[in-house]
Amino acid sequence: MEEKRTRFSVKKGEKFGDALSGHDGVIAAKVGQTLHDLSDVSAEDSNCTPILLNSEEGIMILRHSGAHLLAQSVLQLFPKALPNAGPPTEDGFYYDIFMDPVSSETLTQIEKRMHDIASKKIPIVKKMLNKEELLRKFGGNKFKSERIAEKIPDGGKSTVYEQAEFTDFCTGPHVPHTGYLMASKLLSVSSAYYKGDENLEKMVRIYGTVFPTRKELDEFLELREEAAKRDHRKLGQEMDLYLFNSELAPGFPLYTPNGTIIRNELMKYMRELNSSRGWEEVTTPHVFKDEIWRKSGHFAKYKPNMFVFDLNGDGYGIKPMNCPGHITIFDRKVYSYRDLPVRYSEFGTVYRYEKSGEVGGLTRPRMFTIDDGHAFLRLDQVVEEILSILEMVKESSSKLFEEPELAFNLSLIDKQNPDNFLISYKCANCGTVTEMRKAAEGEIKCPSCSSERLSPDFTKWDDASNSLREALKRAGLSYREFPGDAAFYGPKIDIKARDAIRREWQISTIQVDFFMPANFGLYYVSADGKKEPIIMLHRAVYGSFERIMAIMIEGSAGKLPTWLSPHQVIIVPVNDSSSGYAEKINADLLSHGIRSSVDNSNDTVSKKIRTLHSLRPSYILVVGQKEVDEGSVTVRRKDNSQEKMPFKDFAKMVNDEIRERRFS
RNA sequence: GCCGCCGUAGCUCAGCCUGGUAGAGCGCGUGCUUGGUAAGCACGAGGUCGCGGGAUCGAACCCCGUCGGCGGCUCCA
Repeated sequence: MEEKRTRFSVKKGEKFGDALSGHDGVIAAKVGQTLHDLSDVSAEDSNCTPILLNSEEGIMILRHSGAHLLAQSVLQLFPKALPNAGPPTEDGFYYDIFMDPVSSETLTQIEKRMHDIASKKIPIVKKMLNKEELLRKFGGNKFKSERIAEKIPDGGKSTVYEQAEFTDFCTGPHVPHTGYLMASKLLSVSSAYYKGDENLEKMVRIYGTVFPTRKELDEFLELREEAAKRDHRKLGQEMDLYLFNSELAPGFPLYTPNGTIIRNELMKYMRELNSSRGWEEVTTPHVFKDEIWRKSGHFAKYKPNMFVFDLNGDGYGIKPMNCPGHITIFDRKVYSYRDLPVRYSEFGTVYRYEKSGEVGGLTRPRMFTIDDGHAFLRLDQVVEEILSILEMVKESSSKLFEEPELAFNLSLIDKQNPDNFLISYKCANCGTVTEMRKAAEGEIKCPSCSSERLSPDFTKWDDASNSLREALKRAGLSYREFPGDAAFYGPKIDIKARDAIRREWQISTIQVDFFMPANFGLYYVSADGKKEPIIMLHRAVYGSFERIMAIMIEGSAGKLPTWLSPHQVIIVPVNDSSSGYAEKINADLLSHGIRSSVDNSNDTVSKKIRTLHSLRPSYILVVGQKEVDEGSVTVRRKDNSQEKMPFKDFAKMVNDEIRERRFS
């Protein structure tokens, strides 16, 4: 996928395709940052870069054309269908179409039609239409019409792309003809909401992909199958780590002894990290009375996701978050500015009633344990604390992931659409400052004079966002900003990791919160004896034990670092005459705290190795007469490489590896 | 909650279209085998086919409902 660096000159009035003729695999041209179809005529003399079919941008163009091909095929088979939009994605494309539900048989039919159209090598032609023409052309399709009305200014114009009878409103570019789309495949069908709004129309979303060649498509499909084998649900069963009982506890994981070993090792490590950075451990109840959830704002926003119950006339809620508990502990006494920061951590198990279609495996269970923490701070301590937490994230991920692939996102308020966020408003009439969330309040008025002349004050949001931004920069991390993704009470840093099939999951999070401390009236006493507001930081380093385990298991294909492995050593005696020696070295390893066992089953050596493989032990030691005589062991590693060494060397090696939490 | 696919032994799956009351491999048990690096041999046990209802002489199979799982959408740590 190497981009051709060479640039070519193109004359005014010349087609890019002509300027680049004779170069294989070119499907578009780029001038500056603008992509052009090969059929485009250059507006001036300039230099252009060829976009190769095999480049990242080339593939996106190919896939965008694939989406058009899909829509064309659907329309040929279902003339009443109304296509909405069909973008390329990371590994394919989809198209949202308003139509009757599509079965898997129909999907095959559509795919066949796509191949038919592709094999006809129909030219894809670009045309320029003004807004009136566009609206006339797509008048029968309310979704397209709405898009045109929104995107094109009055008197403006835009391009459409035609392939035979099919036309789509699109800025392109596209491949020159449908023959480029032979290696296409439809992958799945689902429903999606128009504009992502569950109150609007349901669209049929068809997913597919297309590659430059059949070979690449086959490789992609094979890779997907390989990834499915790394699914943590499958590996969790093979390795006997956890289970789900869908009848008795849907969405609730149950951990076996092996799975519990991993959790406990993760906890042990996090306790070390926590205490080295001043986090004290606390323990809070799983159940609180309704009053705390009203005060914290959870009932207002979160009640449908909570397990609640009544007992003897009192209402209770099982905790979906740990913050109210930590606040209750913090609030037990009065703090001087000298006492801060106060940092409370807890492996807090929370319960959230997720909707049926959202639950899945360890990545989205209804019960999970957060390595939670809440820091209670002065304003001037915020940046340092965020930095300290970012360092914890970096340190822990270096121990958990051999090749960390983490994305740091700065989730901010969207000042254009601030209704969903809690913000300060100042009354232009009487000067009162109040905090409100427009989406929850409806009409907003000044609480003291009822004036509607309220102007938003983003100072707190800006300060908090700048603190996060500064900490990210000082930590030397590259990150992306996402306006509108903030929590309703404040901006946050979200750290994401990918699972086996490259879905992103949020793991760590650092959130600045100035509203919840205010709800609970938290304050400290400053040097001049005044009450000052507490700033709170919510943080999770692993995120949840469930998700981090799923990500680690999928990322390593079950080959966990030795310190986390439930089976650090399994000893395989070749026959009964070496089993005494096997027991002896086993006892030695156990006495050093190494998780070791002897496979005494009545099987051949090769059978044992095959069977043990599914448990993903860190080391298998084969011992027979030779090893007994020498006091050695034959070490078989996770990568199946083998080496014979003196037992005491092996014991030291494993011991060091575990103690230093190394990968090998 | 919405759309598609799926639910048969501890696990992986066949049987369902074309109804006649269950089958394989692994695993498990017993015995033989003492085996040197990804399946040694034999025998055996194990299933109210997710659950409820309907049509049928008869349902794992057809129809309806329901619960659950998977992939997406929405939501979300």
